Amino acid sequence: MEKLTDTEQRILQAATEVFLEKGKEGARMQEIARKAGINKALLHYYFRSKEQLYQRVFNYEVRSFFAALLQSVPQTRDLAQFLKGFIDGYLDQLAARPRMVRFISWEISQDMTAFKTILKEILLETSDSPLHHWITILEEAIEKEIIRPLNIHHFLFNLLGMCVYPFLAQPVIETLFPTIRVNSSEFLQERKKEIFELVWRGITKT
Amino acid sequence: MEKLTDTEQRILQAATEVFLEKGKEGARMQEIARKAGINKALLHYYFRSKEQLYQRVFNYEVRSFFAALLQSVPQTRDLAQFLKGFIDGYLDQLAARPRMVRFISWEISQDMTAFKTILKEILLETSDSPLHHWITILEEAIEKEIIRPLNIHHFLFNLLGMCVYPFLAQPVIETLFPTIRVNSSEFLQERKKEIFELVWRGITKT
DNA sequence: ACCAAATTTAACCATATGGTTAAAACCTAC
DNA sequence: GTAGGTTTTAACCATATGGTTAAATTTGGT
Repeated sequence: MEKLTDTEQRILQAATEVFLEKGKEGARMQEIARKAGINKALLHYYFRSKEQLYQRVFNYEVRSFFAALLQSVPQTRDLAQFLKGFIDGYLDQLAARPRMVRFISWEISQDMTAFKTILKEILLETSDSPLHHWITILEEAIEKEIIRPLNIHHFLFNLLGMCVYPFLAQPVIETLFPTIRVNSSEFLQERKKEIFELVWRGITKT
Repeated sequence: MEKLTDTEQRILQAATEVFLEKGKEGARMQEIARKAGINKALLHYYFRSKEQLYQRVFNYEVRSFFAALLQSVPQTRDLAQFLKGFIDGYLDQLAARPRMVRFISWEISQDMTAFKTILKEILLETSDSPLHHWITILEEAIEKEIIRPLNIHHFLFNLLGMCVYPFLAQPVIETLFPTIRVNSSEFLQERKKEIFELVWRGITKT
């Protein structure tokens, strides 16, 4: 872990904000400089080019996004606790970075190469225990007939979709239902409860 | 409905492809011209500026996206048929335009003004019967104790999230699970089945 | 065949933006 | 305080891109 000067940190902070908001193409070096309280040339002094600065930010953000996902997988062997813990944890992680889903979903589709490299690294670095735990705990629950048989992949996509949706559709939701504030803690609490209830009743044997 | 010349149609077709793929900022007039088989100046002859061309495309795409959503709401009063019909219909609509969710989710967050105007128009034009039907059919089912009490908004977000997710996370999914092809018809079929099962068991009274 | 209108093109322009450079300001150790 | 390195800045450059223009070509009616 290299140590960063104060200026470098301010630049990275500003760059992250701008890139997450506007994307790679939409971001302006000028704006990043302004936000960091320095001028444009200094940006190139520290980070040679927009490309390099972007890669740095992208790399870091993608890593922490997937780290957050993996960290949200609890250790419990109790399925109800496991699911509740995952939903709570992942939603909290998403709420802490409301723009991240949208950014990653858009930017990855623009250039898959960088993303693929990073993902491979992550899978090598991280012990795959969280993902493995996810699969085993569900397979086990099916075998023990605690839950009905289901496609584990699709179940994962279902869960992730429900968690992620409000952050992607925020403008639509808040325009259509003006009383809803997607980033409010009430909404987050409701969400946790409603997702868990649907999922739990949806998979347990009757 | 104004009639469009062949060239105008080719331009709009090309512009749609490029804008959906690259976004407003990332799109290049040059590329649109090339795809349409004409040169750059002709673009400006027909559609004064990039902004105007973009607005035209954005307007049309947003409208058809929400039209697709509303069209997917079936008329049935039978709840199971209603939900099954909606899931099937909406997933088919999404599969027909796999890039659209991502485009709209990204571009709307870039500039809400255009979107808000369009949405107001849509809500005025369209009889709100589909949305109204959605609410009444669910309230009725709760009242008749066919399903458990639930928050209708969150239930909608849950359903939409599950439908939409694969199209947003496509690169991630296909990298993580190389056997899955998000756009394949098998995957689509599985998806329809798994979403409905989860939802149906998740809301019906035991 | 011919004219006028519509269509198409190549060449050019203005501006925005990423990037460079050389000099000024600013530390810090002696 | 001053020499030497580091940090910061203003001014400038090159290129990409949106946009314009005037001329050429095609089209369609008579």
